[in-house]
Amino acid sequence: MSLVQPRTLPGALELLPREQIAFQRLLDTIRATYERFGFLPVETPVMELAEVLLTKEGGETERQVYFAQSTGDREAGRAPELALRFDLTVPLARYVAQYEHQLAFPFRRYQIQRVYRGERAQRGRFREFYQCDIDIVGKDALPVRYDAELPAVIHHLFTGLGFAGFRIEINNRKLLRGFLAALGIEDGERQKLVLREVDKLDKRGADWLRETLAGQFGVDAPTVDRLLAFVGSRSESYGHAGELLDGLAAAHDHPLLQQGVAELREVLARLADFGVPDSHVRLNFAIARGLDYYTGTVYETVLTDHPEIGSVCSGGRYEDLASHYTKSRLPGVGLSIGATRLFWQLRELGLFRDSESTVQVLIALLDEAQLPEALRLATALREAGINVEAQLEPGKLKNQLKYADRAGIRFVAIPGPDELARGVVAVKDLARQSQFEVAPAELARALEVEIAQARVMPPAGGDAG
RNA sequence: GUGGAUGUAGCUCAGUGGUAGAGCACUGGAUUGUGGCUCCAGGUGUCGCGGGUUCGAUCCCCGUCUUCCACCCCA
Repeated sequence: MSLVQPRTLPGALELLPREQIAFQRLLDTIRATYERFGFLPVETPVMELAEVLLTKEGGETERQVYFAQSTGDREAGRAPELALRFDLTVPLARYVAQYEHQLAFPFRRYQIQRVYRGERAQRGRFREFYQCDIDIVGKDALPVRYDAELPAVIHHLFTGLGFAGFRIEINNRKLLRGFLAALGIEDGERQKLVLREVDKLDKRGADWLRETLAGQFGVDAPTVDRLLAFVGSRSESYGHAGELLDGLAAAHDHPLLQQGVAELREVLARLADFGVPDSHVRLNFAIARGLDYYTGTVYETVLTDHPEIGSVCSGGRYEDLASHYTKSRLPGVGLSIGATRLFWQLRELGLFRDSESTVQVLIALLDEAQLPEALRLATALREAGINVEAQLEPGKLKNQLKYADRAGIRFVAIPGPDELARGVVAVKDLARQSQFEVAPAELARALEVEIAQARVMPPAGGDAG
């Protein structure tokens, strides 16, 4: 019989246990931070009815959607009526519209789940990946100040994760569109196309953008110059950002641009109030983001020590989230971390090492005779809230230590015959290469102290995240 | 979906028209109860798959699949 090669589909990320633990820690931190800021948990099904998921956002999105159907439907030749979600925002829209009368507004929800995209897998680009979304959805209206809260959450989160250098970049699509209109590029479709290219500025450079705008779009040279000067500017501080916005407002009397300027001023002011230092924030007028539903503020976050990673989380403001599902007006602002990509890329850069095991103590077993005592010890430790793995088969101590070392288990309790004869148990700390002995009755207490210390003072190196 | 590359041991890769090698990893031992270091020993391959040229192909040619990169789009 020929064997089937065991493999996953391209674009799926599977981890070994110690990597999985590290990833889980990342998700735990994200979840805890979201809850700290008052967001409520929501989960939605992986599959949605296709007609719900594919409202009519249309073309590009639909090409990336996986469809699903029952065997019966497939055999009957019917079109699939189910589809896998490709983000968490569309399901949120459906959710909010569906439960509108049972939810309190502004509705603050977080959602950490996997999404699916049928695109060609590439480095750091997955077909199945985690998104960690936070959104605030208002009823009828949602003041711009909320647009400042989401970056504040990210600032708090990334600081907590120990990412030293990161920067939240902010822009506003009203400002962008107003500016283009002021330059004479007034057609909405044309604006979209121009912004799509502008968005690539940081990746491909000013010369490339100049050529594209002049060549492909036939924009005249003076206009290209003004456009490049604008989208190329970056703020260096809150004060400098204010000056840039003042200059724009004074130079262009377009209403949409004025509105964009006003919104950005408000967002920056509130960010300062949230305690986000301006070393971690800047205006970047080249950020345009997703073409369709963003209408105002847009964000991206980059790790400044590793700009090559690109954006690790992004989002923005949408004026009418659920218009396909309800006549109610539900404006919102949201932001999403691509946790799978973030983890994968940090790991590639060596910034994430394998975590210690979730197993805190391994109880070694040298001879069959000590099995009952080993199991009694394990039970006592578990009752004290310690994660314990007991060796159920006797073996060489060397191999058991090697096993603990590889598995990332820091402490090994050794109730050997010599120790038990003297009324003690040996405890070895593999990280510190030290060893001590305690009475069996004191083992749990002693390990609690050791584990607490290990938590405060991890072995040299520690985790980046 | 479009275009360009790639494929040799578990991993990273050398190599040659006469059917293959290194490092790492792995296993055992040095050490009869103490991991990471060191030393010694050991095994591993349909050279991606199918066809063609050739006395002979892992090497040359064609096809195919895979993975990677770029585009598109995005976390």
